[in-house]
Amino acid sequence: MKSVFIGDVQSGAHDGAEVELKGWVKRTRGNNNLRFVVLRDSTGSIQCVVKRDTVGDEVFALLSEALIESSMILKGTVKVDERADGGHELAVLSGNVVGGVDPERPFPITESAMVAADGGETEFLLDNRHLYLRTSRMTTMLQIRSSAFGAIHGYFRDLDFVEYQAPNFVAGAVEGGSTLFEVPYFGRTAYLTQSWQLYAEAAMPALERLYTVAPSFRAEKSRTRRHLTEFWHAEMEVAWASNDEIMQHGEGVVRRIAATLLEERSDALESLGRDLNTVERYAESPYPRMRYDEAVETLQGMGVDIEWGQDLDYSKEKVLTQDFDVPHFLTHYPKVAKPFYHRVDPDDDAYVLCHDLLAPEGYGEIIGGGERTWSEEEILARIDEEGVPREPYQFYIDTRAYGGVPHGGFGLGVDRVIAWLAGADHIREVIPFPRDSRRVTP
RNA sequence: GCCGAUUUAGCUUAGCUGGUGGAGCGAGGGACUGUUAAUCCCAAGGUCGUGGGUUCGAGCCCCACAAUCGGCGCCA
Repeated sequence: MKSVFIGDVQSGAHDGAEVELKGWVKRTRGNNNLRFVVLRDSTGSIQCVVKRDTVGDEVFALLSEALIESSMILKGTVKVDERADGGHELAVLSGNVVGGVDPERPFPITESAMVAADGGETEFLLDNRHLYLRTSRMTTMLQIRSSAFGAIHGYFRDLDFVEYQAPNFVAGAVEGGSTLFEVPYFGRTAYLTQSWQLYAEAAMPALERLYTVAPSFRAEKSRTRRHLTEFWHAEMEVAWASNDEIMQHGEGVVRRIAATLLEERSDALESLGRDLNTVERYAESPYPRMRYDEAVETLQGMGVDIEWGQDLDYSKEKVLTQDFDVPHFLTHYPKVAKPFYHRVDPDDDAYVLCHDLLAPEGYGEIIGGGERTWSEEEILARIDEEGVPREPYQFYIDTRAYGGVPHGGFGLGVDRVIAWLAGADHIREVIPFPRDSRRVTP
């Protein structure tokens, strides 16, 4: 007999049929002659009814004694029954336990632990992440995550971008040097990459339109709901592109992710308590653009203490975005607030041609991007101006010596986007094994 | 790096002015033929984060340390 998925049984595909289910015990209840085994697999869960009279004493005892998360194979008849959660149940004819659970070491994640975490996380659940993954909340998050990754690849591949991989061991920083992870490297020091960008720029003259989805590493001791030390970074780079064109792609890919989640995971979003109308707004509305100067004026008008030239930290972003109901781009930051690779605005050299995309609901910055400093002369001047050493960037400077062209790109924090669209309380909730400054286990 | 908080059974927690630490869930034993976090009965489970101090007496007061959580800076 071919085994079937529980999700298909619950959707009515096997009503009245005799089927085999393979899964794990979610919960059991019942009495000495009748047991209800709630079995789950990757597609859902179903109540399985085990009657002593039907299966015999031996099988009844075996199935009754199986603890939560025991794996088993059950054969039986699919019945439509109002009393069962999901509307279907399996009248068990026979079954066996594949992998049991020792009563001395029962599955540690109990209902009380889940309730106490209130949909979020506790230290206990983080310590037992390897087991927490199989609860419905985490499974749901991982399915949403998969769809988000698929949407990113889909967006870029539909537009004939080439997926391109950069090294993870690097010699220099992209962002501030203080956030680099040092790695011993055969007697030298290497670093874990903070961004694919510099290596993407090297391939830009070859591929013109390229993207990646890869981990980036930042040794930030940040203790916030928006930060991980290892996060998934979707980055893209386009030859001949302007800041505005790059923003169109940023808006395009974020809206594509939101639309894909609505299409593929609307039940999952709802089960997490996410309002689908909100996600729909993110999928369908255009994302307004606002210059840095305008943002500063707005904030000053609200009585926020900020001077021109200051970067917008999270406390300021939060005030600025509190009335936004869709993501907004912030463009044209002062040169003094941004690193050397941002291209100076030819119309006003106090600014750079860059953008940040700020998500609403307090989820912060989800994209940072813009045009790159592309002439050799300018990049050398900007590197020296900021007191950055030239040596680690020699390959980067070199790319500009042979037919440099205007170009740009962005980096998108995939985990942040997922946390935002799923309405998660913390970025940790949307990645299977979160890494932050205090946790590298399990 | 800075600020704030927490730490009591496997998990989640209560614990009064300092006077013999209670419960729910889980796990164990038992009852029950339609349960929905099933229910009912029984029994077990604690060096109260670690180390010091005050006191006749500390889960509670004081000091140090540790782990964890939340927020900020920084960023995606």
